[in-house]
Amino acid sequence: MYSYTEENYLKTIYKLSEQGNESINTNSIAEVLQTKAASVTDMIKKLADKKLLNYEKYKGVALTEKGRKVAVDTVRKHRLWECFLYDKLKFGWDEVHEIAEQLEHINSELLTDKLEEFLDFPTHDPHGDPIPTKNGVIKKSNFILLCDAKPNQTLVMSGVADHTAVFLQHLNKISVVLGTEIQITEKNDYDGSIAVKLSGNKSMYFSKDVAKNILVKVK
Amino acid sequence: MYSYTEENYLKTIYKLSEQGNESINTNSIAEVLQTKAASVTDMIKKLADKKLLNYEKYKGVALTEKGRKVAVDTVRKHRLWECFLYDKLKFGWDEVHEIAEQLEHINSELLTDKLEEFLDFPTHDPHGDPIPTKNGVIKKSNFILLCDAKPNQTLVMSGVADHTAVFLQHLNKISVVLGTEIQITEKNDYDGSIAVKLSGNKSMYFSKDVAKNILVKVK
DNA sequence: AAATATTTTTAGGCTTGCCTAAAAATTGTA
DNA sequence: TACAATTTTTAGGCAAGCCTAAAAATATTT
Ligand SMILES: [Mn+2]
Ligand SMILES: [Mn+2]
Ligand SMILES: [Mn+2]
Ligand SMILES: [Mn+2]
Repeated sequence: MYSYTEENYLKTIYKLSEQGNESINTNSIAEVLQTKAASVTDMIKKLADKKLLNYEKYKGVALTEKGRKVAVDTVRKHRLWECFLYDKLKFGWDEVHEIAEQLEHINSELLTDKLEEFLDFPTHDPHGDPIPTKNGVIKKSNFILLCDAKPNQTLVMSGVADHTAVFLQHLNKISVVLGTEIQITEKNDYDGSIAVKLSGNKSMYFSKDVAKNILVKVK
Repeated sequence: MYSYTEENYLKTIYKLSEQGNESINTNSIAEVLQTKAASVTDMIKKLADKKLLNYEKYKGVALTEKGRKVAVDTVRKHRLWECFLYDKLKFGWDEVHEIAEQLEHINSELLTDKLEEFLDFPTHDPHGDPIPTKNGVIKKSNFILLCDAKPNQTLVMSGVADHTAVFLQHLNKISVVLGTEIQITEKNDYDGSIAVKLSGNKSMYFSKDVAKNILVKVK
């Protein structure tokens, strides 16, 4: 139906919209897609012709409902495939994204549905991101950053704000596993570092750089 | 590494070579790929430049070892994905090919290897076709056509010569399942039809059109 | 408000993979 | 062997997606 490239543009615009920005400008799309502004203008015109987004010269773009559907469906496929790679094929959470970038463009509604069933209808991908439903509903998580959480509450490590492989590999190194329950025991204003305790009297320390990229849920 | 289109050309040339033809001519490639001879000539030149095949004007083409590797690896991925779709996602054997045509172009050696392991190292796909090994070895099956088999031997239905969905759906309708053991009880020269018996005194009849497209192994 | 800097669009061009129409080579036939 | 039919290649062109360089519009300073 839509090309690999078109889906990537729509997904990028969708993600930029989710990050608060009302109208998306040419340069930010170019930056994410590692391409040039002139190329973005070309593609924007084509997507506008196909009613996938609204475009007014020099004013940026916004997805139409039709465009949002395509984008969310691509995100849905991406995250389901990440679950498959992680849960079934035992890839590390730092390895799944690149392969899912390819798999998300496989075009078969039946495949997506059967994959979802095979995976037992997962609600979140290996990075804690929510999986949109078949009808495009995406439950927004009430996660907060670990660096913003209060002491003396039971927190569940539930996601990451930084999806880069280097960050995820660092989390592997310091043995961070999503789903782990923690309580903040100490917050250091000086360097922003945080000490937490886990079940079984174990403790961990997070630098500010790490704490600001871990998402937790208050239990 | 190689484009979707390049892989499809190489796979097509490989399959035509397997069907006995020593040197592959332009028109037969065009027919399989549903494209025009002029387009094939264009692509052939590019593939020859990349040393994936040997080409002499007006003399047809033959894959180089390098080209054969790419083709066989694509076939390997195709058949592994068919196993996944059939065994794990419970697709019918008439549904898997189209989706595997897309999945075979996913580019990740690690993915292919992990998929193979997840599937428990299958040797044959749902249609009875052998799965090439990682190093490109493909065991050629000693299957014969049911219409050529002799009576009073135990035969195992092991594959199909016709891969079209209509044929496979017809086999579903008459309850043909690969792996079933049969013995020919009657061969009718008049219309080429064949009667067989199964375990438990059940019997089946195959028209010539069906019998000439079922592959059996002599037990 | 004018000048300057930044962003966006336009113009023109490239590659890949496809097409049609015409030319060239090969194959089949009289 | 000469003519006809078929196959293959060449020539020229198109759409998708990308590029650089230049022009136009918008935003920011002074
Ligand atoms: Mn991802
Ligand atoms: Mn993810
Ligand atoms: Mn197939
Ligand atoms: Mn098959």
